Order: sequence, then C-alpha cells, then structure tokens
Amino acid sequence: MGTQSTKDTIVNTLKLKGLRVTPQRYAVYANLLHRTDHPTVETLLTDLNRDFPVSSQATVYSSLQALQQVGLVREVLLEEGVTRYDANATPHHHFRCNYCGVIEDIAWEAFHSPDFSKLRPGLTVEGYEVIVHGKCDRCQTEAVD
Amino acid sequence: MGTQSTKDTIVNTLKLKGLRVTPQRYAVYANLLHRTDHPTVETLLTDLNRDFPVSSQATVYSSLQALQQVGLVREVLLEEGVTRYDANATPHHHFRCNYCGVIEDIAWEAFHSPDFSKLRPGLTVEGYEVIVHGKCDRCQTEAVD
DNA sequence: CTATAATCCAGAATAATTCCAAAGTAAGAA
DNA sequence: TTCTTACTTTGGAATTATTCTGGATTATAG
Repeated sequence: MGTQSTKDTIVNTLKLKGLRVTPQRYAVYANLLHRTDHPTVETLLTDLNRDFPVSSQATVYSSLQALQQVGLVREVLLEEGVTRYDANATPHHHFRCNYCGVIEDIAWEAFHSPDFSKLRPGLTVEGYEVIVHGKCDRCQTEAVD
Repeated sequence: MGTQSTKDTIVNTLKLKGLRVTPQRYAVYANLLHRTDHPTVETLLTDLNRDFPVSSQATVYSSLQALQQVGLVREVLLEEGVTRYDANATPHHHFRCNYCGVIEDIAWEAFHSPDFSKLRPGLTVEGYEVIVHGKCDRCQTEAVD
C-alpha cells in the first residue's frame, strides 16, 4: 500500500469518469489542478508547452471539452470575451478585482443560501452562484493612476 | 404641456448622457428598452432591420459601446461565447434556464444582501450579482426529449 | 445656412474557437 | 506480448464574433 501518488490519483480520477488517459489530457487536468488562478486557453497552452511540446491548441480545447462533460472542469465567465477554466469541481463563488482583473475563489460556505421564495412561481432553482466585484489587496495599496 | 412621449424620453436620456442622438443609436437603445430578454448583437441587428435597413452591424457594436460607457446599457455574460445586452440600468440578478437558455431578470430586492464579513480580509466589495440556474415554466411542462 | 467634429457604413482585419481528415495510440482481448 | 479498434491528436483550414479603416454623411453650434 503506501501513499498514492498525485499522479495515480489524477489517472484514477480520469479513468473513473470513463476518460481515456492521454498525455495531453492528463497534462491539461494536472495543470489546472495545481493552479489557483483560472487560466485562459492561451495561458494554459503556453504553460504546458514551456519546456517542450506537450499539446496542440486544438487538443487543449478538446481536452477541456471532455473534462467539462464529465464535470471535472468548468468554465468561468466573468469578463467580456475571456473564457477561463477551473478544475475546482466543488461549488464556489467568485471574486473579481475591478482594477487588475484577478480572479479568486470564494468558499461556498462564505455566504448563506439566498431565500428563493421571492422568485416568481414557475421557476425551479437548480443552482446558483454569487459573483462579487471589488478591489483586491494589491490594488488597495498601490497608487492608482 | 401634456404627457412626454416615450420618444422624447429616450432622446432626453441620451442627450443628458452627452450622446449625440443618431437614428441608429436611438433605434438600438429604444429596441433594448422595450425588450425583456437580453438579445445578442445578432438578434438585435435582425430585429432592427426587419422591415427596412436601419443600421449596419459595425454601428450596432459602436452604439452599444457608447451606451455602455455612459451606463445606459450593460453586458450580460451567462453563456460561453454569447454576449448579451441589457438596457436595465438598475442593479438586478439573473435567472438562466438550463434547458432552453432563456434569460430572465430577478429583482434586486428578491434577495437580501449576502454577509460579506466572511470574505478574507483585504478584499473590498464594490458590487455583486447572483446568478440562478434552473428550469423555467415552459421547460417544466414540456416533455423533455 | 455653414462649418466641423462626431458618426456612419461596407468591407477588411483580427482573434477565439471549431472543424477536418489523416496519422497515432490507449486499453481491452486473444 | 501482440492485435485490434475506437477514441485521440494534430496542423491547418474554416467559422464566428468583434474591431478596425478610410471615406462619406450628418447633428449641432453659431
């Protein structure tokens, strides 16, 4: 027995979801998992291929699609024209700095659930998310031009 | 005197914001104002030019940009790759049907404000929005294929 | 009515994403 | 281990959404 390596964990997760484990798909998911930001495809691709070629652009898109379909990854839409990806499968909210654009997760437990009773009848709630806009630490202290 | 027409109201609103009142800009704003959905540029353009040519695509984009800059219109980002526009300037939340994709406004008063005290120190809140996902009336009753 | 700065337009340019068809490969079966 | 095959990857072309461009048009002040 002994400690299961991170690598094995990722491989098992992918297999459990019925995904074939290819080097490209593994790399995309592993990279997303140990990031705290929510990279765009471009950022992800650059990072993956920094040292040597790992994956083409088309494959990154297709890997992300596959990972999304099984619920391991989700899209984050907070800015016009920018699609970001997030491997945090547990529900959570988001904070976005209005000044530098940095994105940060907010723990699900940080907010109590809204009262949906005032929604008009006929709508069934299946999920929700709170998006908070504001100013992050770095932008607090820095002089703003 | 007598009742001010809707047309005058719109013209005055635009002028107050320092915008020149062009037929195209007027048409874009007036159209958005009496819609309850949040159209995409494509939908808006088709609607505007249904009976006769009113505006080119490029001008619709530029009108929307001008209207956004003065705060009369805002972008709504709820779906990947789809940018919608909303002339409801007062803050409000959104509902999106997971089945047919229809977007609906939720009154700001429907939810009481979240308690931001559990946010990590260093973040200053400037605004927030709740996005609710679920099933709308129409999709409730219809058989799902 | 005129001048002119703002605005408009059609079409070209750009950027993000998807499509495609050929070549490659993971993983179960023999 | 080797075979088999359905699933993947890939570079480049295609598609889609949005922005840019340069010349024509027009709202508005005087």
